[in-house]
Amino acid sequence: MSGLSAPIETPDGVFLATFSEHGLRSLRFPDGSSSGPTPAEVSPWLEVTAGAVRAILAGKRPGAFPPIDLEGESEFRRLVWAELQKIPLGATVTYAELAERLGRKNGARAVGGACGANPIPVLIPCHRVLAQGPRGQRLGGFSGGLDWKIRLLQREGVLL
DNA sequence: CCACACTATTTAA
DNA sequence: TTAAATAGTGTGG
Repeated sequence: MSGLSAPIETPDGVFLATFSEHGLRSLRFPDGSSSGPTPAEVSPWLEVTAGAVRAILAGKRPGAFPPIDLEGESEFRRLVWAELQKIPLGATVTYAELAERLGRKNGARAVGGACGANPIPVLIPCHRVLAQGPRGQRLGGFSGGLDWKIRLLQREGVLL
């Protein structure tokens, strides 16, 4: 399997998307490098993916999503990510809430692990998951850097 | 076996 | 009252 990679240019930098023949496999935050060489072969889902990414970055609801390829991932993680995609724009949940929805009442930590392993940030909105503090919610962590988590939440109109 | 993007609970100060 | 230890969870190193 070769896997097609392609840059996605946005006002926030150049994201890098990787596709398999089944769908979007991964999405990486801008690493500072420029847009790079245009691949000879382009995935048919590139435009849809780019559109969705730009929409979310702008705090708008994406019109359409590309198919997503989660092959090779554990059951639990797929459940978590599926649940994440149900969270509407601008809404947030806590790790504990998510765990409970999956029937893992005490699995908040495991949920955190799944979020950290999320190969497709932004589209699978791991940034909308916050930690439960003694009083209200805390930010928690983010694999792409907390800056991104904050920026994404602010674009969606979420206050802390 | 240990370490985590967690948290409710318990035990000490 | 507030702070620190602990237990419970799924995965990966």
